[in-house]
Amino acid sequence: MRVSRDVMAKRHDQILSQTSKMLRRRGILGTNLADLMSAAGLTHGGFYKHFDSKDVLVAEATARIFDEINQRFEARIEADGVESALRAYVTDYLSTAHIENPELGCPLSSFGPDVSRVEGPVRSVFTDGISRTLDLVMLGFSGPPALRRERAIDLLSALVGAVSMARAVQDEAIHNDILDTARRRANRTIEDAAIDAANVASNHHMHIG
Amino acid sequence: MRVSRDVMAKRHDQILSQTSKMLRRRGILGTNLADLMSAAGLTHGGFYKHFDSKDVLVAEATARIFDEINQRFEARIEADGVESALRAYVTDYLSTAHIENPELGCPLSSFGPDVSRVEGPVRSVFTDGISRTLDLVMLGFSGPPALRRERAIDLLSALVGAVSMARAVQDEAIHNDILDTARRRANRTIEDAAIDAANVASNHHMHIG
DNA sequence: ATTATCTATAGATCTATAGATAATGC
DNA sequence: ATTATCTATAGATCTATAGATAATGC
Repeated sequence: MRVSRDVMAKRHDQILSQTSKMLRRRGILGTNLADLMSAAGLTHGGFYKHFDSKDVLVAEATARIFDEINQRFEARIEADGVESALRAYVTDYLSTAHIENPELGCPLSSFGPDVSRVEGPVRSVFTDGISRTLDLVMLGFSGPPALRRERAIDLLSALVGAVSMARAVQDEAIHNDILDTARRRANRTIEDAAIDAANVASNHHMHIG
Repeated sequence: MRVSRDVMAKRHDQILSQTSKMLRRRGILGTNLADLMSAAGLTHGGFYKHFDSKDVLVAEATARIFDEINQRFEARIEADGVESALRAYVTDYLSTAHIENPELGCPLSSFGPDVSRVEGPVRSVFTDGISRTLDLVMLGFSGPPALRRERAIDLLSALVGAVSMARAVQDEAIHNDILDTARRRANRTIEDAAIDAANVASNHHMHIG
């Protein structure tokens, strides 16, 4: 029942893809190899020809999650510019679709606490992913790097916290309250930063002129 | 080997206490009955004389966690007033002690995502706990209720997100960057709200006088 | 007589491995 | 000849239960 290298590569990819979804839907401990291989259309016995252990799989899948999210961000920057990309990132982050489909969303709000309980490759891959996401969010702001970084951390913290809370609460009124408030806050943060940038530019122009 | 009702009540309490810590340290799936009963100084066989199931235990322990946190907040309000209590809450939340000892801290940042994956009593108890925490944080702000609620949600989201991220990252520089930024932001939020309140009070006074 | 705890274990589930099978790739 | 997958299973672990034991409480 051996398959060609091509088919095997596709299956390897499929296992990683299913893992990247299951991790965000069920968490690290809730992700089990039997369900995973079944979702990939295989039996669990074949797993170890693809990965050395569950831990290695989780680390690789986590790297893929951050790669995909960051690449999506970069593509939007290319297409519409940094400000527009940041707005789209925030709108998507606080959307109902993101709340209801964690398997396609940000790993910070879906299994960040799981990662804080492990050591090794998973943890360092996650650290690197957060670092690169912060670098991208920074690009959406203008001004000196320290200020841009501060704004990026504040914005991302607010997004992660709001989605974590909104997903945990059952009460629809509180749920909507959290998301609506987070949307207003995020928009205000972005608008204020844009106004600051415009004022700095205009003052700078006066000094020159 | 039967024990007195008094001793049994103390052991029941001890099981709940250990669970409240283990939930925050290891998450729901990471909390197992054998380790739990062992931590409570008992063998695992006796568990079901105390609780009907793991699920019931988790729900009761979660209720206890929120009760303790909210009672601590209320006690500080009694002792030092609402503004001071809110400042202390924020300082504690973003402290190194809280980052390193999740088992004594806020359940939102330690196992909020775990809760979003379950239904039933655990979820509703968690929802109620968040609701009551928001009510307490609101007290720390002045102004119309809608504004106070908005500020409470914004502040709590920022705290939850910052601690989730800080715990997940391994890199010390990023870790400190996140916490320092969150501390500045939280203090600014509280200061700005206080200034707003003072201005409103002073304007109000002028109109009267 | 009742019952809280203990030891032991059932039954399910999880990661990982062993051996057979059949297709690939040299 | 090599090897990716399959079936089967080892060994560990988890929730939950059964039966024995000994102390409580009526």
